[in-house]
Amino acid sequence: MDPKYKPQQIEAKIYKEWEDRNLFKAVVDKGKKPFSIILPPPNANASLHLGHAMYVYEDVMIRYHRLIGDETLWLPGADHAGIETQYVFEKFLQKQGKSRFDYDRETLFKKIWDFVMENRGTMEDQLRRLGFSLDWEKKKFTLDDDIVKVVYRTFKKLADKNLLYRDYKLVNYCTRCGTSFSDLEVVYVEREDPLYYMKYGPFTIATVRPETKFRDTALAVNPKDKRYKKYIGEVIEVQGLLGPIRMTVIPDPEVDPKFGTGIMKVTPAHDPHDFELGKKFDLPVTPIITTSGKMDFSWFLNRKDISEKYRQRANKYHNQKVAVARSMIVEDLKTDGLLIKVDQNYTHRVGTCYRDGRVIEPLPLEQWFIKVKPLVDKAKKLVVDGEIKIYPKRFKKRLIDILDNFIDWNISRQIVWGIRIPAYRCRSTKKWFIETTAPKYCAICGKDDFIQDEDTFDTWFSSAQWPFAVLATQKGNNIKTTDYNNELFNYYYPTTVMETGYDILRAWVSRMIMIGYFATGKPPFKNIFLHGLVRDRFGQKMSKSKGNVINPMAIVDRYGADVLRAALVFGVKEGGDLPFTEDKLIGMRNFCNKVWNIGRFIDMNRGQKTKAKGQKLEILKKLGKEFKEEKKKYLKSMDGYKFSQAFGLVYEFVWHRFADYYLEQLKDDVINGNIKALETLEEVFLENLKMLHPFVPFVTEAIYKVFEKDGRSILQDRL
RNA sequence: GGACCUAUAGCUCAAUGGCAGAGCGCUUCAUUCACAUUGAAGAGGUUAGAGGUUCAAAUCCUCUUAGGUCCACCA
Repeated sequence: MDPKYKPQQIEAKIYKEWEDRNLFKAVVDKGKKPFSIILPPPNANASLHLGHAMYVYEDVMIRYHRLIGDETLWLPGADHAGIETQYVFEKFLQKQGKSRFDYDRETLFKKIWDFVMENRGTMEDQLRRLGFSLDWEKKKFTLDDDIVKVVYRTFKKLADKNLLYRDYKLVNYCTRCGTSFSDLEVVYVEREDPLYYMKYGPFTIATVRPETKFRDTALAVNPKDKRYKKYIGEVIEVQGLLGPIRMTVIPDPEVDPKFGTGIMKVTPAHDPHDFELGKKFDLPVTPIITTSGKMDFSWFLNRKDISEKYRQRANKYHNQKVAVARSMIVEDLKTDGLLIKVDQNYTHRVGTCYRDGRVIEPLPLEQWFIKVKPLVDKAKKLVVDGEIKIYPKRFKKRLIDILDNFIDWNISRQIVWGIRIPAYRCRSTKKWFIETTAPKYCAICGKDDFIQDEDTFDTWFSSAQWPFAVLATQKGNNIKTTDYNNELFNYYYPTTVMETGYDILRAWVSRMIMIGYFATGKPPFKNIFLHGLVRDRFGQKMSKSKGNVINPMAIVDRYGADVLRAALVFGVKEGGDLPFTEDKLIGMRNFCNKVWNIGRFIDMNRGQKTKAKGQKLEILKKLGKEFKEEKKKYLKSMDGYKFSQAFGLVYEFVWHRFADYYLEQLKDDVINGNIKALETLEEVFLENLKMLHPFVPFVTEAIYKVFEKDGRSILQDRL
């Protein structure tokens, strides 16, 4: 053995051996307890970031359960990551001077598919380099045909159970991305915008969006506001830039009398609150902004009774981008004497696209929505009753809170890269029908005159089905059955643990519970284990814009996977964020080297067969006793999901008790050929190697190989 | 506005009612012995502050201060 542990020379080789010998392969063994984890599928198209290395906690669990004799399954996969990937691809197109509009739907999809397939291997190789004991034979992709079938079935089932509806509602629309988003994907940012006070008939109103005023359909006041009470129910005529408009004054307790002038203009087509108000008072929804983010005055220009002045104005605004039109309109308001004052320092929060930071435009669109109430109720019951347990416990409250506040889920996305929604519209009746396989005839009228919805599913809609979908679609499984009844599925589902970052509790975990239970009648997992976020050494979140991102592969190159893994576990509180420092890496490197050298010392002295002298039986007994206690504590910590504690325990024992004390005490004896002492040390050491194995698999396997002459892997041994 | 988290050694963090600890850094010493990516010894703490419960509190409760996160949402 080398005096130094050199991970670069052995890691790849060891991983290949594990794979070649099928040591990660999961089977159905009724004599054993199943233990299963589905890997949260990384984006197929992107490299891993440091956060992905946190999946080490899953590997720790899987390897530990294998060591204590369970039958384990860790199933890998890849996510098509809808808008994320399409966005990256569009940037790639941009570099070639092209855009998504240069291709038809099929070509664009095919191009993104090829792009993704080219990059997909990178992510998978990186998972291997981290030493993850994934069952690669079973890997799945969210766009695999059979996964798509499962997703279609769930969609149909939602429709059959009346949990799906199509509605004309305000959605969060990004005019650059060209798609709507669910409300979870809107990022609110604080901004300073001018607040315009404009004359509105007998009133003055304050607004940041003067450009939508043309399609206001009412004015709202607080019913308790004495100033305006008398106007409620009256129809007011307002002189606008395009002539007079008539609108009713309606009561709305949400209006803050202290804001602006206490009067709010109501634009149902472009404001979520106004939209709801509009519903209540039966106001028309009259859009003036298109999905490409431009003003649309065609409703006005089509009129015949308008004066030339107004026509010119409308023509000027028509087809302009919102921001451009706004300044034109403000100018014209000044000209007409309708602008009273401007508050330049008004701060408010604006919804932006989480993807590219553009302002989200609330637009009325027809979309598919899931009625979440019944799903949420079931999910909540599973969590409250403890059928699904959460570690750390404090997230239970958070999850229940999330479930309590879910609103109906918009699952339609107007992008190409995704699973196309299997909904079809009859051309003659305009009615919709849903089929899980491409229909030949219209389910409404029986003719073949129908068209498929152009939209694709929200990525999270397919991700929400991941745990049962990947098990239902394994080779040899018949997914046509309606109850997902097959051997592998029955054995491993519900999966044992869902391990992921707490930051996607809402977007993913809660939805998996809702949809998983709905589709299978069982929770998708029995336990949730949440890890924290990796931060930089100043405690800052890592992000590309801050330039503080760390490439996990660079760490693996320099220190080896074990060191990276250990650094992400050692001294970390469960579910807590952790700063990532070079010091920690050095400490873990030193530890790996220490373990290596303990092995080296024992190995060097194994050949000696001289007879025992100077036996220190009491010390050996003490060592045995201390080890027994250590192991007991270790097992307890591991079973209680206290992985960091367990690792720390072994770290302390191996280095500061075993090496610093026992080995030092027995060193002379061992060198002089005390076989009994050597044997005891070897025995305790090998047990500790196994206990360390889940955390630092490579170095422990490398040492184990030196001692296991028949070529068994440490993975084949039991704790 | 609602909820949650954090505050412990110089720095980064553990410690789940029972002797306040680790890593890195610092001081002194030892040794080239499996490991200098080493070993031994040591300095460094009123556990943010105040009050309470308890035989016993970093830990449980209340309040205060400071920092952070998530959600709701501002026409």
